[in-house]
Amino acid sequence: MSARHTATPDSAPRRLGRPREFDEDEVLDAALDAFWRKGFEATSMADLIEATGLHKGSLYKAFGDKRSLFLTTLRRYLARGHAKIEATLAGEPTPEAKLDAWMNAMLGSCDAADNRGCYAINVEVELGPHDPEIAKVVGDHFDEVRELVTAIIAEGQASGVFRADRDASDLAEFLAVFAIGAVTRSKGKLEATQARRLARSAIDAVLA
Amino acid sequence: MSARHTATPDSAPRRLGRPREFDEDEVLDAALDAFWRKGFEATSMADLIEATGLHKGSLYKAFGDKRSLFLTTLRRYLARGHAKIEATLAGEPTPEAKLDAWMNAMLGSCDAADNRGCYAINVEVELGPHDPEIAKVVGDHFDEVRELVTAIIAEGQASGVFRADRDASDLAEFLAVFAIGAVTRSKGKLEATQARRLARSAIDAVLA
DNA sequence: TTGGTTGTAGACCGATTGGTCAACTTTTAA
DNA sequence: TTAAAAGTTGACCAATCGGTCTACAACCAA
Repeated sequence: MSARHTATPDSAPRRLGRPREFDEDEVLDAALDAFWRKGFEATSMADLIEATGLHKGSLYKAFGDKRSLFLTTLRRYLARGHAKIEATLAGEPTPEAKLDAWMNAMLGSCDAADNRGCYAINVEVELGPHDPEIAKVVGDHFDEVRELVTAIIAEGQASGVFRADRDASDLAEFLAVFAIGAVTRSKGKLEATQARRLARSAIDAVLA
Repeated sequence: MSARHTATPDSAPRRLGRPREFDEDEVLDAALDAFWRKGFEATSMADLIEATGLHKGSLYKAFGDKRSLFLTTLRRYLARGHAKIEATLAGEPTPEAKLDAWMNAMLGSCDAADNRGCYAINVEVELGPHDPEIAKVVGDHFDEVRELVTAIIAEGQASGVFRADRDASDLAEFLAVFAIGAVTRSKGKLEATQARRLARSAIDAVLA
């Protein structure tokens, strides 16, 4: 409607009031890290305050209550995972290479030194059955990933490098199930090197 | 040392003092059910009191603190699982049939109407990375199961029905990883029927 | 009958939980 | 210069947490 009074471009979107003294990205990463290591229930607000360095009031004003902060970290993790997968796939030329690269990226969660596994899986296991909203967030993410993999497999089926006697979506789900199992098992005794060795068998089962 | 004064045989091991008014098996099953549904942290003593019908004093006197009761339910679940596997395998004649039966038994956790999954996996995911004692209990169980499966596969390799170009222990771990992934995924959208269909692909990958 | 032992019942405890709030500070807009 | 807006700080809150303890009841052996 009315014109701006100043000639200042939108490049500096200074907000009203006192500016924040913290970096939102750093704080969210710290909170994500805390939730990832200990889970939702076992992470107290005191833990989050210590992890982020913020005071209680600032945390609540900026991110709402514990569950809201948790959901923010969850969406953040899933968005990063999605971006990482897209970037990984974009760098590979063939369906076989894409599949290998995707599986290798999935198994990256097996490398964590503290056995923290995959945040999304941890959340699904802890909260999925009780919390429909969280279950939907994680479930939709898994659906997206599986569709990406399904497309890769369908492409490979068309070119004859992947077996065509089974649905592409079933083969994608098969590989996803394997990856989820490997990451879950890596929270215990499964070593990343063995996980990657077993992954070869899983992918071999998809080849024509 | 000293001889018994009464001629009563050991058949009736009446204990000293006031007898318990509850059935220990029922109470442990109720506690197991509560922990299984909600996880360790999210299950409060109030939940356990409601689930078992016992009063606080009785619960603590009979089973110790929350963690101790939890460990008792965990060992109970694992012992039952082990017994179920042994019984399942005993009824099958060939290595192929044993493997099918084992996998089918594993995927029984996918059938739970409330998506509660497998107690052992849930516990490993929630507590494994932080609690060495619990991690060992669950880890040892997985080791035992994997050894059973390894023996089956080695037998099948010897008779030529399973592929021999990979270690039996790797093939066993491969199948275990798949089963764990399927059960984990069943806490979300994976249906039991699809899980069993995918399991065919997993077992096919082991056949010669 | 009495003393020892175990189980039941529930009041009670300090600590911790997630969450709110008021006083104060720092910024921008008028 | 002043008012509104947003952020910071930490005291404060009721509720819940896991756990203890005392009074009492029910059983056995002596």
